[in-house]
Amino acid sequence: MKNIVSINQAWGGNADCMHCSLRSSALFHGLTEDDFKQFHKPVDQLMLKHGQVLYNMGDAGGYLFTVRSGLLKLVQSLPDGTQRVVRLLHSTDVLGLEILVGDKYEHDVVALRDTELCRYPVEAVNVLSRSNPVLHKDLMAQWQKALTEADAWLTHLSTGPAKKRMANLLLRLLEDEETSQCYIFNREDMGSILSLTTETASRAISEFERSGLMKKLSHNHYELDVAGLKAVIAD
Amino acid sequence: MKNIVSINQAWGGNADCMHCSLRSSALFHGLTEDDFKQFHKPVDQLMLKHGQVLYNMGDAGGYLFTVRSGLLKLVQSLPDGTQRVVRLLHSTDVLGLEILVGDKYEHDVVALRDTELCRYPVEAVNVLSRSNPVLHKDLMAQWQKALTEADAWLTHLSTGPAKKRMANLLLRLLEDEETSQCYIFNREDMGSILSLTTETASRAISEFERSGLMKKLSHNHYELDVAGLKAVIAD
DNA sequence: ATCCAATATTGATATATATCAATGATTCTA
DNA sequence: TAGAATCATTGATATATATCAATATTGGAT
Repeated sequence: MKNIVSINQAWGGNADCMHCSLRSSALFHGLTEDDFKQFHKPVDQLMLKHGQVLYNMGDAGGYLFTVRSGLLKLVQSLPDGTQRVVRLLHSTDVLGLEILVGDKYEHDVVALRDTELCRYPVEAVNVLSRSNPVLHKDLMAQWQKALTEADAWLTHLSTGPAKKRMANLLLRLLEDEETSQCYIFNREDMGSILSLTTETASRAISEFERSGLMKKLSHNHYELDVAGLKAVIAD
Repeated sequence: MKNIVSINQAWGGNADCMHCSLRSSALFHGLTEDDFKQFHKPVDQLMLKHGQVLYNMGDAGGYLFTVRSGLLKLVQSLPDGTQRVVRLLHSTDVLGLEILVGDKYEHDVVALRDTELCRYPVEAVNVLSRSNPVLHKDLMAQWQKALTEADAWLTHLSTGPAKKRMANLLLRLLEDEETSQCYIFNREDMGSILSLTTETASRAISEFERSGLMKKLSHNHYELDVAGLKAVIAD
């Protein structure tokens, strides 16, 4: 179960699931060595560079993925060509679940940063999910996580004035509670997440900077005034 | 497996799952008579009147539900007290899935019309989902359905100008393709679905009526100009 | 049938965001 | 390192929606 895979300019590494550093939090932590032997296709590890596409909506796909590191956006396109980011995925998130019950991916997936993924053949996951109760429950938990996240986007990121939405987004992007630091991305993507124009997203961030609610550390890297941003939301 | 249940003023009827009229499209169509015998608590049938609450966010719950008839709204409350409708559920939809992986319901659920439901003890569903591959797959399909729906709300009902959103909502409320008829509900709820004020929702509907895109048949019952509404969306 | 309470509609105005346009900053490339 | 291209910021204005307020309509109760 080792392989090297290339997607466009992406390169892949070896996937040794039993000794995966993410295993305790990953989708397959409930599988035994025997279970892994049931994978008749290899589990591959992929790397995407910032901006690269993993798959497009409507693609027929035979794989599920978990994010090892980095950040991806799930995008849905509207008939008029505008795009809406419906979810962000980061370490330990699973994507492509829809392929367990259908045959096509439902989003465009694009890397917002350099991103590492593991890729699993869907047939193996389907078989194992029937025999392994832990995986079965983990899959349900992943589905529920995605659903909870989608609901949160509706209530927190798509409702209310621009600055509240932006404050909610920034707090979600916090890397860890300790440092109050976060990495953001370009204004167009932030607007597409919040259903705002690029300019309105830019103005919100500029005003936060001017009022000291966020301090620039380096490109796209900021320190947040967490309490202050929470006050913006509560106001 | 028969019981009569009362929720507030709701009354319940008998649940005979093997001979359920919805069985072919319901969650449990893959279960055998033996499977049903594993339900150690009864499957109950509930009726909610318009406006009644099924459960609240944070309630500890031991049940999953399927909608037999009627319409329910799933509501999330924001810290500031405003409410957002995140999904509508109608015949054959399943709710309370989150209870399979957690112990609390994640929404308020309120009947928008008189509604009939079946109620299933979660332990039985959990046990059967491990032994019955059809149910196992159906659960995943229901989860994916909810997720697809949540994504569609983000892209079609929370993005773009008020009239486009309203047109999208109306077309979703079409009862069947033939008649072009739909039942709508009060402007506050429609606004809460679309993240608009009551007044803006009202204005959109008034303008659709004036321009002949919808014709009132009776209270909350309209005939839609489907092509015209699609043109509003495409425009 | 009549009245009442709730809901819907409509108008006037304020406010927020989109749009259009110009400038400034940053990253990438040669 | 300079120049080009991309991206971010800012300003001016237009537009859409929210807000506040008044009136009309409706469904339900008596």
